[in-house]
Amino acid sequence: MTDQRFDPSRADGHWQHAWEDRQVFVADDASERPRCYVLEMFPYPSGRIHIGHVRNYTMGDVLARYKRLTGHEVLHPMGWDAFGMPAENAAIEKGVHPGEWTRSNIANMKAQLKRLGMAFDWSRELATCDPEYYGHEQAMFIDFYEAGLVYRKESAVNWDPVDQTVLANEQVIDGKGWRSGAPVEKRKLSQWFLKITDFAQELLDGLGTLDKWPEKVRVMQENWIGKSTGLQFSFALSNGESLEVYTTRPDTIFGSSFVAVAPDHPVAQAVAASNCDAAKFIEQCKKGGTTAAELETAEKLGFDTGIGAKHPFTGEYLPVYIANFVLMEYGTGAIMAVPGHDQRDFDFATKYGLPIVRVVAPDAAAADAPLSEAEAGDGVLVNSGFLDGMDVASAKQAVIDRAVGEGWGEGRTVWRLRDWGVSRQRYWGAPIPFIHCDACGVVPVPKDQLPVVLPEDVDISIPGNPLVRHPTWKHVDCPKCGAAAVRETDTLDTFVDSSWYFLRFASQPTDRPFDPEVVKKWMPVDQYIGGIEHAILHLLYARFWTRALARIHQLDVKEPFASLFTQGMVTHETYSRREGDREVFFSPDEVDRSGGGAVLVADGAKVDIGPVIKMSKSKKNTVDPDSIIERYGADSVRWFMLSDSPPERDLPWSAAGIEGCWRFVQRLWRLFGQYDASVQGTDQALDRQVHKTIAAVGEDIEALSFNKAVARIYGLTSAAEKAAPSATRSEAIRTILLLVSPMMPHLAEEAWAAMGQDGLIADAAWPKADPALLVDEEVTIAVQVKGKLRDTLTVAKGLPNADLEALALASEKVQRSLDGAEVRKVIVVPDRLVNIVA
RNA sequence: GCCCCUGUGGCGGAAUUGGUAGACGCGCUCGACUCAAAAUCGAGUUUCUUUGAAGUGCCGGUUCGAGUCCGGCCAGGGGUACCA
Repeated sequence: MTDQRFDPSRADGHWQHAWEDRQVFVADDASERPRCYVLEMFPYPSGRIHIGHVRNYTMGDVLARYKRLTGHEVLHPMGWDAFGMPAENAAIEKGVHPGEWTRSNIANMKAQLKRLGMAFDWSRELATCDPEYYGHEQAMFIDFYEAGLVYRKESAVNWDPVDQTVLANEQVIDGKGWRSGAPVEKRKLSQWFLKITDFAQELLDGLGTLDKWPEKVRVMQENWIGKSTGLQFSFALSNGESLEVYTTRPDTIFGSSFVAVAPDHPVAQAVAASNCDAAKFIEQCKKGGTTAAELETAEKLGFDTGIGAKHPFTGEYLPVYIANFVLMEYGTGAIMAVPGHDQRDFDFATKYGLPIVRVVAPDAAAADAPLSEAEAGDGVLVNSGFLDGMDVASAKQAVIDRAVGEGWGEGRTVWRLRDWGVSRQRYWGAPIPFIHCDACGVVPVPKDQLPVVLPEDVDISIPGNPLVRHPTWKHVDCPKCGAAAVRETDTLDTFVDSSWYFLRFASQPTDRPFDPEVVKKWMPVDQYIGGIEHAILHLLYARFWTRALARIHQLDVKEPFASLFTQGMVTHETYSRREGDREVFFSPDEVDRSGGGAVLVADGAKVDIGPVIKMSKSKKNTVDPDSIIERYGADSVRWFMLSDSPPERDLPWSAAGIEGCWRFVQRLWRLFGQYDASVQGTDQALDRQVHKTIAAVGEDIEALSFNKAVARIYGLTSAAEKAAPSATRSEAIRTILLLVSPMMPHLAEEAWAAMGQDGLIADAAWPKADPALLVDEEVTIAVQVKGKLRDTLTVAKGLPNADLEALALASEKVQRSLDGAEVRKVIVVPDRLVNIVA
């Protein structure tokens, strides 16, 4: 075998072609081997893959290759989440058609992924912008409509009054439109919704079955679904009407000092009809965007309607306000406000001089302790009539019981989860397959006319949805009555596209979205890997879509992802500066960071260094891996992605370190060159380490703890390098090759061939650890005095406690440290430590 | 604002899940080889007032023993329903 350097520029391409020619990674639906579906979240084709993608796909690739070696039939597909806003932005900025831009990005990124040696089954590649794909999606949407899971209602959007267009939340910066700079307003539009709330209980219960999901993701989803039980009751109003409110804290009812309704609540609307000031106030509430963060942090504003609401216990009349912080979408759109025990109510009461009453206190003696902020914690009820002395839970129940008994209210379950609004007033998405007819109303497009194809001849340069102003596309005849009608011009949220792609990967018939029989063979996904930023929305929507299909009997799977791994994000500093009203971002390769500060290479002017945050296209803080692959080869890059950082943790990008990986690749190459199957002799210590490493690396890969596997491989490599030639050493070298093969597949194939082994290493078998060699005969015992380490002892494994104690007390260092003090207690942990308490 | 997470040497991190803190790697320093460089190999590398002591963001608690458990803070990040 050669002792020259490993040359990735030659080897990488050679083996990539070998895998492709032999169709090594094409999954066989009919295979009898145990199946394994490994899936990484498919990328948005932004143009170039970035380091975050490389990290994500390397992890999945190592697992997929490992599973093949352990005898599984592996499905490891890749495709493109190809609809979305950046394509429209590129069209505006560069004058390229979104479709053209997207398709050329896909071609680039596919080539980049191939250069990394990813073991994808490219025969199943799909792009969500293909009419073939979104046509099936439109069919499912119509099925959901017919099953009563789709409806239309009014809902608020961010409206840019200058550009006369709907803005995404990301396009609203400091309350202003990103292009026009005009203050954004809320505007109501009639939009399409999916009834995800029908599945709230199911989605919540399902979390209990997902024991291979990270706890934190389940907690986040549980909080997002937000099941609460409380009291819904009605206030009698001074104008003779009544007002339904919902509260999760009925126990604090005696602390209620005002009532508040949402600006779009019927009571508010009624007041505004006869009161200009109220109408003006409601108008004012329309200022600003629609995000929860914006609504929650906005200054609390209210308008006193002059109406009174009669307190059900005290009979007192509480003032009814219209308040900007009350949401029409949650509960009844009206609240009983308790300033003492809800911070929002506290802020509001402080501003408008309303009473702040304590009704929960740490103990009865603190009943009149002043409140400097709302106290939401547990305690005992005070200043609350018949509730005094009760704890919070009993008081809640007592109030609900009274309300039910007296007939003015009842216990109710309320969910924070809202129905999924899927309408987007945008071009680059799947058209919603419906037709508006004056006579027949909303009519689904007949299935034999699907897909409703997006027209290519559109003008993107003007703000707004080009489908609306397209001269011909939207004009059709009503499928029901034949009269002139118009197509729906809203397109589907791109989260719809990503809610079922994993089913299409498993099965791709032409006449329907998937074949449920084939899907059943592969699903659920055995290991799903993606960014933690998708913990709630994407994962919840995909769970919903799967369950919705199951409910209409099109699928026999409820939870799509059996095991989830959320990798940390690859992060990087941002570079920006203000140009006029706008903040302009620059990419790391446009910036010179060498002088301590940051300077733009193009004009030598300073730019601001922003926080270290997730890499994103909009902040331009991405790093292109291509130059690194070119210089060091795919294996060094892959190894680097797996080393050091635990995969669930964020990885702050730095270029330092890749050199070390390159050196290790060469070090392995030299070691593999020393393989000699003819040498005789055994090396017991090395044999033990070989088998321990086999066991540990297998466990580490299964747990996706690649950084630990890497550290163990370093350890075995060092040991093998130092060992004298023996049959054991040759076996160790061959084992190391197999262990690194999922991580460095090109080097592995090259060395495998050079060693004269049969076939591809991609088709080889993972080594088996001998359990007898995994246990040590000697252990090192820590000897502590009063919890401080004083000595260590090397003893036979399994030595009785009394012997350990005697040995520890005999230690000279222990005696010196005890200094004649009386031994009061000795704690012995077998095979681990002795702690002497004096 | 709210929900979730993270915090350990110069850097990425490890720590058998309550039992020897700093494995392994990067970087750096010194040495070997070389006319020289690259590559490679060897040694060292938490801090300090170094026979010892301190030390895992900060303050406190539980324990024979805390990076790990509990309470309270601080800082950074993710999500917050139209970025994907």
